Amino acid sequence: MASYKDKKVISIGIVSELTGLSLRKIRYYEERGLLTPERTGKGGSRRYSFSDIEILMKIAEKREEGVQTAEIRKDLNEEKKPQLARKRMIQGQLNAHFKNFKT
Amino acid sequence: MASYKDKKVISIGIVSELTGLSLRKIRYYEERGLLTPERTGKGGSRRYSFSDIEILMKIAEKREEGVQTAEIRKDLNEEKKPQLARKRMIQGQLNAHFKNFKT
DNA sequence: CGTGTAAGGAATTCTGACACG
DNA sequence: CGTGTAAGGAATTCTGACACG
Repeated sequence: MASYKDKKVISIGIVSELTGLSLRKIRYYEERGLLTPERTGKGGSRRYSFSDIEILMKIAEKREEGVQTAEIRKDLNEEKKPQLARKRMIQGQLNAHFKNFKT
Repeated sequence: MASYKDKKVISIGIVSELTGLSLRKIRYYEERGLLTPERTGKGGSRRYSFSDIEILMKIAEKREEGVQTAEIRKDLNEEKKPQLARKRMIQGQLNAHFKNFKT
């Protein structure tokens, strides 16, 4: 787990391009606790993962519907649990089927 | 195909941290045609993918063995064909097993 | 509450070149 | 051939604040 999708390596400018959100919005959603990018050593600039980008796109949808950030934060947290359970199940099936399968 | 692994979104500074290679080396290997990052609109700064990072790590190994860049370029090209064939095979098997499997 | 913007500073990246070898 | 470095400039990102609402 924690493969490319979760590596924090993307700068805020690229995230803005990919999501269509302004820098201001992206930083604000972080301030409200909806996502947690990492920071680089020197300049302390933010680094995001592809997962963060997916989260931002969900946030954008919700915001368009008028949902407030506090509400969105709750939704986001509730999504985590079932997702984890499902992932474990799928991984189990894959392991069973491909026990000796090397790439 | 062309998922997160191949998206060109990582700046050269991060690539340097991840691979341990100097900026100079990373740019030089590009100049020699070993990899092809994309460029951003305004500043024209380089953007790399995780695949590019893997390529750079292979290059680093080869260079330590004293292999020249021209030689490495050839090796890299020969790797592409069998890789593609193998990927298609694996994908075929997965499709057969998980035909109706939705996540 | 959510978002825009101007402000000043710091860190990043770019290119072409000179150096050594 | 492969890599380091100093040089000057351009683009990026950061924070705190004021604005509107």
